[in-house]
Amino acid sequence: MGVTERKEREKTEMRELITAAAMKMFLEDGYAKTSIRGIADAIEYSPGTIYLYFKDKDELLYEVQADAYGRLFEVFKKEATSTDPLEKLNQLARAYINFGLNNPELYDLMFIIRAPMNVDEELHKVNGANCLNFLIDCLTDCINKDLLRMTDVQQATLQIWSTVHGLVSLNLRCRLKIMVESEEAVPLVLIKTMEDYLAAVTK
Amino acid sequence: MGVTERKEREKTEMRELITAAAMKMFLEDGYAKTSIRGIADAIEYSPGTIYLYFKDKDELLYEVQADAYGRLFEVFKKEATSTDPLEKLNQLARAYINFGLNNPELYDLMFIIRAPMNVDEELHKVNGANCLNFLIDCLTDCINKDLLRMTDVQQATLQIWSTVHGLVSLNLRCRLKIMVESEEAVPLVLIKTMEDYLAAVTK
DNA sequence: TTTGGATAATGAACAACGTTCAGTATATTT
DNA sequence: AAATATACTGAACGTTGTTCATTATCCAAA
Repeated sequence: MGVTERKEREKTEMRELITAAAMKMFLEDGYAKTSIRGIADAIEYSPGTIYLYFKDKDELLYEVQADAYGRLFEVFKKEATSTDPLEKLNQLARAYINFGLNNPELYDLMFIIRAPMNVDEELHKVNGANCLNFLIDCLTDCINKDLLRMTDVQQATLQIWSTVHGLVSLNLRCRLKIMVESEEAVPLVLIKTMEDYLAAVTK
Repeated sequence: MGVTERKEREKTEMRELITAAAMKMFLEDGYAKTSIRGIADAIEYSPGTIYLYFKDKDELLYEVQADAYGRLFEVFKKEATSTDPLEKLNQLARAYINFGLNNPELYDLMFIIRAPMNVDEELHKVNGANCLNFLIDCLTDCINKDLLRMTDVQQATLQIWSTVHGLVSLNLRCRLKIMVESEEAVPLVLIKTMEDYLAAVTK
């Protein structure tokens, strides 16, 4: 009686089909400009069908968010590999900033877009926490080895996250136009500012 | 022949009537949840009338934004009064954070909401630049007196702005739920983190 | 004071949106 | 083969921002 299992499999396959199409369109046009009707068209189903698999557009956002956190975590693991805690912290911060610059629409729906945060969500919590823990672990290491001017890990985490998120999000909302002369200078300026910050808080 | 002048006055009065109603509703419900029809109802005019004074909803946003920058500037002038540059910087950062916590919807439409930034806009540019220059002047003072671990004013400005904006905006999007235990602890934690940061970059 | 042309305001109409649901088609079980 | 359960549809609802022909109001000239 493998029929119920096949049904189950088809159900998750359909969810993944929808999620994949949504991710593609969110990346290209952003969350707001992507319509349910558009997603339905892309996968050649009726709009109503999507609501058989997702409660509403927000639930679709959460699904894509979880995926996005996974991607960021992969980038972290790939880019921040140094055994030197300070160097690793630098790599981590660079990776974060570059991720934001290279995937603006993705960064948007992960950290900027307005959507009630259901922290209870399993996948979301896990992947989001993975990214955060990567930073926390790195900072714990730095602080234990007395390399930074901070002693509290939570405070240090908040500081560095706020700094890099601030840089990326202000840029994404064009608020740095007044300060940074040319558009193509932005990546370098952001990285430089972050490194200046790290240098300042390094013992 | 004061008729053209009266017409002019009535025109700006109408604009202000609309702007005031928009500001009120943006503050209460946010930009997205405020409809043109709602604003029209509030001032007892037809929806179409609003379009005789504003090109679209975004132009209304710009008007309110300019107003909001003015408010922030007033807060700066009122709160950051110390003659000690470092203390003044601290006051400035506190004022910024508190402004964001006390006026979440306003902060949202000033710095987070998606809207094409027409930096050419007069009022907008002036008020926005006022706020930024307040910070730049303060930091210039600090750096000239060799009180900070940075030498470049632009970098320093970017650093501090990113940090406080990062703190406020991450909190506004509920991203600190994972890190900060209780909701009411947030203001203290944000201020503490900012002060830790300032302490770290102070010589 | 009446008339004619500018100006101001209206509100119905349009297209697009998220979402729902009665109805239809397909698949599974009896 | 019939009855039941499941999957899907697409028209419809209530919003939204925005437009525009129509109507009302005002002001200057006759």
